Amino acid sequence: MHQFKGKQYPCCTSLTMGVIGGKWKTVILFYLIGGKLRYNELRKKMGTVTERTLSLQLQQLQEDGVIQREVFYSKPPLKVEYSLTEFGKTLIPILEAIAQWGDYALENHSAEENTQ
Amino acid sequence: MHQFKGKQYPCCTSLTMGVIGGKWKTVILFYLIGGKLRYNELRKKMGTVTERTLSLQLQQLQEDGVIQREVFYSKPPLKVEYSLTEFGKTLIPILEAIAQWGDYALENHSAEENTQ
DNA sequence: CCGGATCCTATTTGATACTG
DNA sequence: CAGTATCAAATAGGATCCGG
Repeated sequence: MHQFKGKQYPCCTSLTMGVIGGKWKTVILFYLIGGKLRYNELRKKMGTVTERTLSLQLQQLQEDGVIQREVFYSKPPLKVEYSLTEFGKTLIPILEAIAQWGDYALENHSAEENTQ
Repeated sequence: MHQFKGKQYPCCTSLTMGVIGGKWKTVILFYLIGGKLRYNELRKKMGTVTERTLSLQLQQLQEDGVIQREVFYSKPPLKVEYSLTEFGKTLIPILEAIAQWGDYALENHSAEENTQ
């Protein structure tokens, strides 16, 4: 049994999944590989996500220390940018492997029926 | 929007997560890298998982074609073995990366407080 | 030994409206 | 622009018992 950021995990794989699991976290992280993004930029890229859900997932990613939030108070149109932390960048190989496997599965096994 | 095995995914990363996501799937898959395992062998290795949950996750992994189930009817003590399919074996690099990152996070960032 | 069936709880996600 | 609040729905996961 392992502990990370106050949560318990039965296995080192589930620890990682606790950080990147959930419906949207890998999607957010994958977009952030390309650099900083604002809240609304993320939202538009992600299409069907709701404000609340995006907000929650961003908070959790911050709590686990893989993304950071920068606020620019310059002028009334508030500006907030999200980006990977150095720690978060160590996830990039995994994220890319996950994206590649998704593509691979689509190309090679999408049409198969469950007939085995 | 992508489709795989009858389910919809907004991104190729979420497709992969749909297959390996959930609290126990990576744990199951990770143990199966080492070879075939019986239901009870898995259960013992996994400690806190309940019968129902293990059963469900195994079914879902089968439906997605990444593991296979072999039944040996030889004698009343039923014997069922689970193992990775060829398709499932393409997940091994991801699973090992996930396990390694979990270890890495434990060693390097476990003690940190959320004080950023 | 291997799970299916049933019931229940907890967590996650979504819809919608509203605010500094 | 970048969220938060509130409510409801969906999903995941657990406890327990039972049967082939």
